[in-house]
Amino acid sequence: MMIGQAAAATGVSAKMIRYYESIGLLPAAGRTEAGYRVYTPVDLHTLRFIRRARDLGFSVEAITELLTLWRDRSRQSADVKRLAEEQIALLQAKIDAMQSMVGTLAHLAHCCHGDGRPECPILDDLAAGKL
Amino acid sequence: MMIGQAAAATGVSAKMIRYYESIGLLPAAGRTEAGYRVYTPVDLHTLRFIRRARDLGFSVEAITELLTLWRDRSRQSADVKRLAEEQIALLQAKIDAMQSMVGTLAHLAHCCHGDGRPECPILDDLAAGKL
DNA sequence: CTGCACCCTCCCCCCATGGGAAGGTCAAGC
DNA sequence: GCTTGACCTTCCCATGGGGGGAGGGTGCAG
Repeated sequence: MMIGQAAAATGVSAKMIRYYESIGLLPAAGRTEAGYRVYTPVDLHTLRFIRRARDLGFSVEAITELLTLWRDRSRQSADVKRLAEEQIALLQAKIDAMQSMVGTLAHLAHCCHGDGRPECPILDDLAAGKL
Repeated sequence: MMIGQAAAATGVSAKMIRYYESIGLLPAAGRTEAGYRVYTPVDLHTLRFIRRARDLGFSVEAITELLTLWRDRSRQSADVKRLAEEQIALLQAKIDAMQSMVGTLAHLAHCCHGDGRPECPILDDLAAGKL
């Protein structure tokens, strides 16, 4: 299976497949005599694993650890759970920060008439230079 | 006022002040004979405006528009409000996506024993290759 | 044998930011 | 007057997780 089919079958673009290989996330794929990358069903399984982990927001670094654990039959599920909980904490921190921005913006937008006049509490807030 | 004092006074790093100038977000600062950038109180006010807008997650592109409106005394507050609401929508979309990830991860982590055994529903889910 | 679809590598772009090298400038202290 | 150290300058490189495209090779169908 060539890289194009592998990409279509896993939802990971050919560009990203090559990138993941270049950074060592994926083992180097086999090659035809002409130098084309060839993918086995095992490779596709790994790609789908990566794709799913990316969809859950895991960084490439975290996925490296997840893959290692996945391949390690004597792994401890506590290690996997720890990674998942770290990821939850990471996401939650970003969510909280953004939620706080949304709260401020919603308040300011609520206070703004939003008509043809130039007076605008949103700009007033930005110009207030709060730190 | 030199760039270092301007940075300390506004919370925008000297690096970023130069960057904002290079991309046209800030008008080019005055220079001493030796080529050092010099900042006026008006420049500091603009920098604090940018800083506050960045803290609310606005992109540099959006800040360019906000600055233009700020300087335009005949602006319509509706334009500012629209920018704020677009920013809210942008943030909310990201929050929703991450909240969905957190939900999935929390469920998986809840199902995982997190002990010394290798069985792990988190890895099982990742390996399932759902699209 | 020609055309087309695919593959290869290599380089540049995004965004907003930090790090650091190599060199110029200025004021204080001796 | 000379050194020291803190500042400033420009320039290049790195991040993460990709996308776009150039220039060239490969393989198959008509």
